[in-house]
Amino acid sequence: MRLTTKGRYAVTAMLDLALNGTARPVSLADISGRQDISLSYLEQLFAKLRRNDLVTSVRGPGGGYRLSRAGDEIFVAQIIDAVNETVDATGCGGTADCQQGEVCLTHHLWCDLSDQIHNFLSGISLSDLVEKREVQSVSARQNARRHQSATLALTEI
Amino acid sequence: MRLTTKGRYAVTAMLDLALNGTARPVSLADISGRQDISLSYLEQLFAKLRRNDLVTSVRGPGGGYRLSRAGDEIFVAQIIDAVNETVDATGCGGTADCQQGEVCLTHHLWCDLSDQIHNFLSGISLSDLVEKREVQSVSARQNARRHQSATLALTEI
DNA sequence: TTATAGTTGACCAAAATAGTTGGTTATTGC
DNA sequence: GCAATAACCAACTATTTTGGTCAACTATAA
Repeated sequence: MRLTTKGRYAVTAMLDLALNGTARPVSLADISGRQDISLSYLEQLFAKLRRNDLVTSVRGPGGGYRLSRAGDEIFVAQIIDAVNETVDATGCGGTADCQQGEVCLTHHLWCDLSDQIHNFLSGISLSDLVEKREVQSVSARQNARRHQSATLALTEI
Repeated sequence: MRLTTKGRYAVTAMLDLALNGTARPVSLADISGRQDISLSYLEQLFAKLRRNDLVTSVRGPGGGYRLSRAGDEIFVAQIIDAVNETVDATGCGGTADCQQGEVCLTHHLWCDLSDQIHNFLSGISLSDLVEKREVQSVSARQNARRHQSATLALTEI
């Protein structure tokens, strides 16, 4: 699980699709204009998104991309995994070249954490993010409950 | 909030410290040997960790690094922020060059998500990860409760 | 049949990541 | 005091990723 600007671009573009793609397909040129991402870079990203069945394409005039399914069935983790594509064995893939006890130990702990982040993002859909638009200015309560809820999630998962 | 191998190295090294640094300071050479991270790269990472008051150093023979405070007071988000160091305005820093409504919209949604990930990792301490070692093979229940708890965390925060 | 828009692949520059080399300084034990 | 240890520091190199360009396609609607 990696989290870079590449993934951010992909999520942003998919959010744009979710917001603007209800009636007709959205062209990459439109997304490029609205989100200020270069057209050719979007092409690369959408090739991967399409290979991962997150979007469908329509060629020709009036064509573009649509979400392959409803926004509440597309999760942030799927988008990020699609464009990163290195399913990445985090060094040694569990089976591989772990030397001795101590190595595998911290290594295993990191995998745990990585899984938790992945699970967290697997629970956030495009629809969740779009709906969040309506909820405004709750940042004060955010800080107050931050530590409590995060710890809760850790032990609950 | 970025999540790359650099941050993983830092968290792994700090976990190593938490596990092995109870009695005496731990040298970077030891960590390098156990975790298979190059010594000079560790030096760069620990320079940043020290500048951010996450570790203290002891020079000379028998020297090395210690956690600057108890493991339950050091959080994963702090470690990752320390080594990434680009506090990064995620394109436009809220104030900056957002053009029109639509741009700021998805941009804002991404910032929300980024904050949530940060909050999530701000709630996980080194101690949490070390203690997790004792909890084994709960992966079956994990999958069953995944979506439920992640959604909970999203709305609760 | 022409303009639109996706599809593919080769290529490139800049940045970040990862590691190297070669020192210096502080501290400990002999 | 003197060696050994290990943090500290800076410059330099190699590799990978990021972000982008270009050119040549193919499908399709008007």
